[in-house]
Amino acid sequence: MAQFWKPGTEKPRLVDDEEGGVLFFSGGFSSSSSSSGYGYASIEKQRQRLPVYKYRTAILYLVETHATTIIVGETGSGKTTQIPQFLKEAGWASGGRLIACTQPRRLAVQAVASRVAEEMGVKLGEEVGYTIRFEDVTKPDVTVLKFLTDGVLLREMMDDPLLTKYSVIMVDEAHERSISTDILLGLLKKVQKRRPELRLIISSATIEAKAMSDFFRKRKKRRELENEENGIQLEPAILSVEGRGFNVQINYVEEPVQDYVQAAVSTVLLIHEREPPGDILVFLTGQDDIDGAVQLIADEVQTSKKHSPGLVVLPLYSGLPRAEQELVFSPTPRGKRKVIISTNIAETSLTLEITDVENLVVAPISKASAKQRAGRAGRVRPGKCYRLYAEEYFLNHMSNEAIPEIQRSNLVSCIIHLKALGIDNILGFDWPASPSPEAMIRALEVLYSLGVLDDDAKLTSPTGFQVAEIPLDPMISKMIIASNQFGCSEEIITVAAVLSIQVKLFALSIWISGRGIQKESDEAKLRFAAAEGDHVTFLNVYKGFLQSGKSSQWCHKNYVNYHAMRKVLEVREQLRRIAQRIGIVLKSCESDMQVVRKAVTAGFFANTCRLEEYSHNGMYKTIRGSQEVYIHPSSVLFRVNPKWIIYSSLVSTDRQYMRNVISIDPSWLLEAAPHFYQLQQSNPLH
DNA sequence: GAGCACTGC
Repeated sequence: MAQFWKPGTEKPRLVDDEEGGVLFFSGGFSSSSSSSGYGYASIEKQRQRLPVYKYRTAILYLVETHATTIIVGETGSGKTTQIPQFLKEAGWASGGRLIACTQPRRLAVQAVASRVAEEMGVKLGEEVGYTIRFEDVTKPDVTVLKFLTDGVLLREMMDDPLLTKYSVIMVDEAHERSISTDILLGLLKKVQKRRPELRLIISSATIEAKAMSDFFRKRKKRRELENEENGIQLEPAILSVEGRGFNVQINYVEEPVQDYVQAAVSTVLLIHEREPPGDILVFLTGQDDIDGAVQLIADEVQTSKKHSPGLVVLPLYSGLPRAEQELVFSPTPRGKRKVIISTNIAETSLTLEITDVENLVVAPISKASAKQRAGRAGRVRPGKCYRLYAEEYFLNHMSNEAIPEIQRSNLVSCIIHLKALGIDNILGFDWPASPSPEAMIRALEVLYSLGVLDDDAKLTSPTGFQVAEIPLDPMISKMIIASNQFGCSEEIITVAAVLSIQVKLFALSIWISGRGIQKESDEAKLRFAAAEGDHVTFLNVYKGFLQSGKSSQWCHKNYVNYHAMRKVLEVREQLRRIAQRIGIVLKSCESDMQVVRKAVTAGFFANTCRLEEYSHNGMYKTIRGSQEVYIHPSSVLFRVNPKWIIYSSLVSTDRQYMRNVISIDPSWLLEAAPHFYQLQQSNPLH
């Protein structure tokens, strides 16, 4: 067996940080190599080669002696797969306790869990398991290492607010600052006060470590001081673990560039001319610029002989058909140089298996993001990065990190979540990054108008508790609950599933779109278009999909996104189960679309708009706030312009566009939300 | 007549 630090033995060598109290590990802590069992020798060898391995003793020491340990590590250090195993080996999973490791993404949860199961030589779902939405691969009383999304852990807190079965919770990728990670961190800090024996490990990129440490550093109250005497430090420890990335040489332009597309193209050609073989990855802002740059390079290659025939230029953005996206993964032909011109889809989502990527960055992103992009060039060997802005700009004008999601999003879902967990004082909640009080008050108002919160800002019964049970935007949840009284729950659950998969912009639209197939896809859409609006159109598509036997050919023929429809089926199935659990009777209204529209109104009444009289360009005004809005051209009601409509989301580009629009009768509003519309006397509902 | 990215419950 390998040797671990154990309480009571001599403590590892650690150095105090000059900033006071924060511990930094000094490095060089190679644990005395010891023989492991022959059976797992090769896996054990692989594990020992990971950079994190030599910090094993230090990590276990810090976790033993500190309530919170912050691990700073680059990708490739092995922290995600190894630390949970170290903890288990050191006994943190004994006596029926569990070790949890959270990830922001489902895919990562599955990948890490199966890797760890493999390393430990156990079957996935036994000792090592994972839980993500729709999938629980754990076994009670057997699973001791549990990987899960942070969203799932938040849901678990609704049943067990103190997370009593866990001895250690590792929050991985905390620097990504997703909403659920931020809520989780805020709640875990609270849990720690009630459960001093609980240990937290926060894994974060360098740039965020100090902020995390400040967040978890807390005032020492009397009871906490007693714990300190018991040997648990409340001051968070910080440990840096090096990664395995390669060096990336950074170049800046000397003067700001005028036309960055042109500058990117020139840089590509210059690299091609002067640099040794190696592929190039270019980041531009959007589809138009990318298509433009691809064209410019093609033109240049045609007119100037010196660049041909060496360049293979490939665009990459989400709107591109899947087959064309996949071209970027194909190996570069011998003697050629691949140039991928991409949106920031290539920043994190994809791992490009290409050799020696050169990389250029444009647009005012954060320093953290610039670093991430540069890192793409150093995955397999040293690389170079050309930034099309001056170093002075990088140093003095770019923000350190992107604004945390929680400070730029709608807080409605998040507040209801906290309410359901019994956090009454929302305004006083201790966030790693506080949203503005205005945003929180706005969200509280929406929840009040939905009848989810009462006059004392407490969850109403049953509506408030029912809405909290449904893992969707509260407006959608309210619509589902209302469908019960209208006898159209089957239809509304379908609508809810469609709305919830196409969160923002075009990501997972049920329609296939893109260049070149515009006309065909528009015509296909007309076959399903309903005069009532997009929601009813969705029902027509869903019906057709079911009648085809859920066929992918049918989807292909009708320009419907098969992948999105599978997702709709999955979400729909979960929603049906939840609906039944909270007492909603599953019932179809057959062809009565008026009740469907009434149910939509019950959830989305706050998004009502009226067509401006004498408007020639389809201008609407919102009833709440008189904001100028237009129907999005992707809607079936575009240019139809009914007088009264409700939208389910707003996209702002050059104008405010309403996506997913349905026509309504204004008299339904008083029925759906009398308290809301009684106050709107300046907007007569006729 | 419009689309930078898309996670999670």
